[in-house]
Amino acid sequence: MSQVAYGCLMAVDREHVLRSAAALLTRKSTSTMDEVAKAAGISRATLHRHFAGRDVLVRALEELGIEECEAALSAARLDDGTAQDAVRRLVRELEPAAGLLAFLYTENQLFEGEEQNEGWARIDAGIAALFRRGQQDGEFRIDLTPAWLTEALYGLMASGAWAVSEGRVAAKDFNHMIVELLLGGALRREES
Amino acid sequence: MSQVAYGCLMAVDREHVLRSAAALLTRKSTSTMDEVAKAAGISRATLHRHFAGRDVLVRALEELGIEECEAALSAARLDDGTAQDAVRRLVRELEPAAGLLAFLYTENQLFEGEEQNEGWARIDAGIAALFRRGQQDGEFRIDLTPAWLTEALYGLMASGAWAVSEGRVAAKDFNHMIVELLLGGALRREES
DNA sequence: GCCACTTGAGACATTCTTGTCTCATGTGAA
DNA sequence: TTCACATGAGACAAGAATGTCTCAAGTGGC
Repeated sequence: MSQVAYGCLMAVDREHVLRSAAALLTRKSTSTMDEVAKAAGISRATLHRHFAGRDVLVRALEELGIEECEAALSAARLDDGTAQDAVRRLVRELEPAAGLLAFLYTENQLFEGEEQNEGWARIDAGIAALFRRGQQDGEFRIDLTPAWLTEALYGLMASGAWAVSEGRVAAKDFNHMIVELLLGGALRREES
Repeated sequence: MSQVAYGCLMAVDREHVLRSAAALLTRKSTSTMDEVAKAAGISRATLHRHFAGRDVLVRALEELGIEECEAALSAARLDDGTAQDAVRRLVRELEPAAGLLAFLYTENQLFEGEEQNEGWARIDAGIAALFRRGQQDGEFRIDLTPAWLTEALYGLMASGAWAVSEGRVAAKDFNHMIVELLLGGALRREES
């Protein structure tokens, strides 16, 4: 019908399916496999052939999120220049993955019993290390712990993604809103 | 068995049930009615007698959240003193409801099709008005929109609630972490 | 003690989602 | 053309959660 030719044999584009799933689940985290399939433009049977079950799909999304985060961390070169500039680069690199991150951030609550993917631990550590470096260099205040700043970064990215998807914030302001709030806060800099 | 006498006829304490449900659903938003009932120490049948269905329960939690938010807004006297101090009072008053807010904040994604409760619109407007006042008084920077600051406040409260519940942040630091990040950001004030 | 009322426990049908399967269709390569 | 392969559509059973019901038990007011 409205199929698009991908490669040979018209094989399903795994990347495309994951993107669609991420976009849908970000909006409605309880979407069924059928809804996910429709969103990707494939049948439920085919979706099942590529992702044996809902948990497999979510795990795949988690892997994708981890990959994108690690790629963003690398691209942002967190060890270079001032910590402030590194944070700005990090948010910019992380923006394309914001929707996926928002989904995974809340979904992680469900993995309570099980051990969480070690990838997150590495990413958390990398970001926290950046904030710690900023504190040691005297750039960042020391009364906000690196762990909290890391958590806040996730939370603000999720809030930003939702706010954009619901039209409360313009997509082009995403970066500025998050970075400026995270770094500078709401108060005017000129204040004593 | 381990029942506690409340009023006459040992009627179920609606408030207690809602509190338990909020606490459980904050941790695991997909908990079943059976789990909610067990968490409240009552049977599924009794839970059903008081809340006809899962949606009714969620709506009741939403009402509770709205009530607590409106009470917090009143208690914080958002029109008094500096906007900065008002924000501090607001977060302090909002803290007890943080867990419930975190749950509703993500759950609201599910109400996509339906119209959202007008209570939230009033609360959003009240908080946004506070940020707007702060901007007009020259306290707050004007490049961060009131709508975004409101959204960020919700997001940080949710992140804070989760971080505390998972032990990444000490409960006693909840207020400080949120208020200081929201108002002052991560950068040291002494920066140019 | 008696009665009205509420609860807990369990049975039950219903609905929704999932996971599996089969079969017809259509594509691209040989 | 012919073959191998992937897809779409649909049927099907299994499981989970829900909503409803009945019945026995316990409490408090009378």
